[in-house]
Amino acid sequence: MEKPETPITEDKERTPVSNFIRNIIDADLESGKHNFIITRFPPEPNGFLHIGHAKSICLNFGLARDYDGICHLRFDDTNPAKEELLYVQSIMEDVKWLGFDWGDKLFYASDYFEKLYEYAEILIQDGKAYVCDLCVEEIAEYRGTLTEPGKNSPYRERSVTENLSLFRGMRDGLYPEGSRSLRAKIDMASPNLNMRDPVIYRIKMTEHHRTGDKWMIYPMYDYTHPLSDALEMITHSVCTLEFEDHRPLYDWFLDNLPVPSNPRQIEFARLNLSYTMMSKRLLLELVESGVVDNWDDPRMPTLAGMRRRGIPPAAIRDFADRIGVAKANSVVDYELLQFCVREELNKTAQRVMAVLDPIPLTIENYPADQVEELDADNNPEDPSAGKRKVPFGRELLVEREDISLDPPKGWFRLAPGKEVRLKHAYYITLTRVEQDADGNITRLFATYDPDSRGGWSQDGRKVKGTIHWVSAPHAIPITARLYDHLFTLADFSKMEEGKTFHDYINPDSLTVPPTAMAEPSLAQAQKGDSFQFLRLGYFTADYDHLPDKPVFNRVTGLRDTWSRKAGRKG
RNA sequence: UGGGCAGUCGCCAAGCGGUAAGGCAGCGGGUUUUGGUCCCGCCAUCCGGGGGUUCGAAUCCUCCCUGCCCAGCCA
Repeated sequence: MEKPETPITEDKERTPVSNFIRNIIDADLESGKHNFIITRFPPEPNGFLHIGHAKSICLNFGLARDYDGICHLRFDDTNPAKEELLYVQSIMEDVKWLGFDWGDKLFYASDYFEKLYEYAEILIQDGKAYVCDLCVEEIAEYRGTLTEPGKNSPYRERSVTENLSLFRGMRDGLYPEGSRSLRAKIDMASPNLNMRDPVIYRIKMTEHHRTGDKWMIYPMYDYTHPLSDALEMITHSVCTLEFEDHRPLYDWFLDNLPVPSNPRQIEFARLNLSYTMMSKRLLLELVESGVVDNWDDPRMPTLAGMRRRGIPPAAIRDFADRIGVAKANSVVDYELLQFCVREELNKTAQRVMAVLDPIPLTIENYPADQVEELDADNNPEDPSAGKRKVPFGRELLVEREDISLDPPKGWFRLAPGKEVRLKHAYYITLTRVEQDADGNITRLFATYDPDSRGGWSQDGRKVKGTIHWVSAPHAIPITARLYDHLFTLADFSKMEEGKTFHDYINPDSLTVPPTAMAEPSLAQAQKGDSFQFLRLGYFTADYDHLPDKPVFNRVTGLRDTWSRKAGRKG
C-alpha cells in the first residue's frame, strides 16, 4: 500500500529515547511486517483534554513523525448519551495548539456504524454472536465473579435466523432500551471476564451528535475499536494499561471478521503528575463545585487551562519526550514540567520589571524634577530581542522582600548602609527607613551614585546585589495572579482512607497581591504574551487582560536558590 | 484464594548474557547588571528478595514478596 501524505509539525532537533513501543516498531519495520506505520489518537468527545492526553498525543503523533508515518485523529463517539459537539471542537483546538496536524486524517467511529453493523450480521451468520434478552442485572449475575466461571445465557443457542431477525428488530427500534443486546459468543468460563460473551451492541434511543436519530443501537468500545483500527489500516494501536485485559477480545474480533488489516494493540502507563489529579469525572467536579472557575482555569491540568496559564506547547512536547514511555505505573515530579516551562520561556520571554509588593523609595540626592530614559535589555538570552527604554526618577517602588533591617549572613539586597544595584540604573545606598507603629516598613530613603549610570562604575567596585524596581509616577497598576498547586497531596494513590480529593485542596492555590505595579511598557502587552518579570518569574497576559486593566498569570516562578538556602539556615 | 501487568538512584527512565545511559531533583564550585541563565564537578560495586544456570546475570531458570488493573448494555 502506498503511504498517504499527512503533514505533522516538525519539532526542534531531538534524539528520541528508546522505549518498548519503538522497539516493537523497529522490529516490525525490520522484519518487513510493515513498510510504514499508522497510529491514531482516539479521544472520546466527552470532556476536555488534559496533560495526560497530551502524553498520548505526543506519543502517537510523535511516532508517526519520527518514523515518517501518519497519525489519525479519530473521535471514539459510540456513546451518544455522553458525547457532544462542543467537545470535539475543543479537542481539535487543543491538538492543534499542541502543535500536531492530522491533515485530512480526521475520522469518527460513527463513520463506521454501517460497516460495523454489517460485521455484526456476519458474526451472527457465523454463529459467533447472539441476541440476548437478559437485563443488565441478569447479565452481571450470569457473568460470574473473578474466581468463579459464569453461566451461559439461556438465549445463547438461538438460531441464526432468529438472531438475525431479532438483531434487525433491535436496529429498527422494535424493542425498548435495555431489553435486549447483541453479544459475542465466546466463553463464559474464561478467566478473563472480557471474554465472557461481552455485549457488543446495546439499544439506545438517544440522538447522536453526528448520525442524529438514524440509529437505535450503538456498538460498544471493545467491538468498535479494533474494527475501526483495522478499517483505517492502523498498524500500532497504542492505548493505556487498563486495556491490557481487553487485548484478547480486540484480537478476537480481528480474527473472526474479514477485516482489511491486522493492527496490534500496545498498552503503556498513563501519566500521573504529582499534586495533580487527572480524572475527567473529578475534574468536572472541581468545575461544578466552584473550586476552580472553569475548564480553562489556569490551575487546571487541562490543556485549555495550561494554555491560559501561559505554558508554551513546546514545553509540553519537551516534557512528554522527557518522561518517556513504559509500562510501570508512576508519578512524575511536577518539577520536571516546571523545568520544561522555564527552559522554553527563558529563551523566548521578554524581560520586564514589576513589583508585586511595593515599598516607596526616595533617592534623596536625585533631582526631583528629573526623569531619565534608561536602556534595558529585552532578553539577555537573545540579543536580537533588542532594548527598550525604562523611565527612572527620584521616586521609585521596590520589592518588600528585597529589604532587610537585620540582614542574615549572605544577604546582598537592600539593608541599612548597604550598596546595591538597581537593575539597568544606578548604585544606591539605603540611608533611612520609615516604619509604622507595628514596625512595618512604610518608606525608604537612599542616595545614589551619579557615576554609576547603567549599573556599573568606573572604579570597578563590586556590588553583588541587583534588585528590580519601577518608577513610581510612571508605573501602571497590574493584577498579578499567583498560582500554586491546586492540591496539597503529591500522590493521589496515597490518599488516606475515607478522604476525598476535597480534603486536599490547597486554599492558597491562587493569591493576588493587591498593589502590584509594573513598568509602563507593559501597557502594550497583548493577551497571551509571555514575559519574565525580572527576579520574580514568568507571567502571561490573561484572557481577561485589557490595556487599561492589565492581568497577568504567573506561569511559574524562577528557580530560587537563595530562599532555599535561607530557609535551610532558618 | 481467577486472570492480566509491573518492580533499575528521591522522581522519571535506558539497558535485551560481557560487567549500571540520560533527564529532573539534590549537593559543591565558577561566570553573571536577574541569588535567573550558563559552565564544571559530585550523586546506584548495584538493579524487589532468596536460590540456581553460566567463565560471566539487572538481563536466563525457579520460588517468594510488593504494587496496579479487571465482575458498565462507559471508554
